[in-house]
Amino acid sequence: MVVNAYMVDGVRTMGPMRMSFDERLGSHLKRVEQELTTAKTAAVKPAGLTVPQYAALFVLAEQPGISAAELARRCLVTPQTMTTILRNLEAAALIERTPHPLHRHVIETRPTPAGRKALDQADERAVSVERRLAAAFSQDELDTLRKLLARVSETLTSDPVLGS
Amino acid sequence: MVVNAYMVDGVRTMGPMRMSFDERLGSHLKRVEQELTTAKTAAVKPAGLTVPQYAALFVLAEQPGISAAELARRCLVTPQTMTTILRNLEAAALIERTPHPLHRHVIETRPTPAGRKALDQADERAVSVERRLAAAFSQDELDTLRKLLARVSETLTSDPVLGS
DNA sequence: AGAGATTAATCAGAGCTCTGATGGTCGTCA
DNA sequence: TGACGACCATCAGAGCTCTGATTAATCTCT
Repeated sequence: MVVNAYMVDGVRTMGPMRMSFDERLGSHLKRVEQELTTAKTAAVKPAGLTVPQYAALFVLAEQPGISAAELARRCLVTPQTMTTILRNLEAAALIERTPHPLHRHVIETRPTPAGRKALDQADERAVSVERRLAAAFSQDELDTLRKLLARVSETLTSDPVLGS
Repeated sequence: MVVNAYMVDGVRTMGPMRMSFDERLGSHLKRVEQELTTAKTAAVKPAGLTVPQYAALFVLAEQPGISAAELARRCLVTPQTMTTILRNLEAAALIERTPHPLHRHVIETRPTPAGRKALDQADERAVSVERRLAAAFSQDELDTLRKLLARVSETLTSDPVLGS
């Protein structure tokens, strides 16, 4: 237990009784996602990549020449965000961008050899994080967790009041 | 199924067989967390708040006078990030910051009446998101989900290779 | 062929988030 | 008392993320 020498105020004021953070599914999801991001960030960092850059390279390695818009959809980010990510990848010479031979307004993006190398390096460590994580659960538990998460997703995206 | 009129390249190149995104727990967690963030962002927006601002105000309402450092810990962000959030809240006159009477290097932060009002407004809608979400599950399922998420968290933070 | 819808790319701007670095304040202990 | 360590606050810089808006190319349908 940390005793904070500068603790300044423990007084509670009367007010509306709110739902505590701990009751909220969102808190737990946020914490877990953040911890996972931290672990993955550390995993891909030796390869000189960020997590979003790793995700983009991953998709690019399987589908070289894909458009930035399509890449954004696969990586679950907006096209504007993908533009930012690609700008940094291109500056690091990990991808190449060339106009599409037929559709002039489409730009094809491909990983460079250096990009593939960085991806391989990052992927090995990222997968090891996933494997260690999965090893903490039985197959049944993993299935259950996936199903429950899928239900959360459905609830959020189908409810007209909540999601899209 | 969306047919992309601009689909540019479906050719797959041979390469290392990687773990697919769908197999990765991280993908599911990321997607769900992102959807939840989207829903919460929409929920607190009418109150003129962002999700991090809402979280900060929430803690501040329960513990007015808390230091920025302590606030950062409760909100699971770094002190630097909290500085950014507080700067925006102060600019919007939703919080007040005054030097601590005893410890000159500590600054006490408190919500203004406008801040409390915005919080109340945001909280109502944020809680409704949580309630609708929870309503999609039985009590048993919620417990299971929480336990599984807790195990993910433990695995990530206790494993010396992964977390801290 | 032309109008309108759709898609791609990207700029602008705001906000959150991190790491790294700095300077100041306070408590502890030799 | 003075050195040291812990902690607070915050600047600097990089990167990701979103919404909103613009420009251009392509497709579809009349």
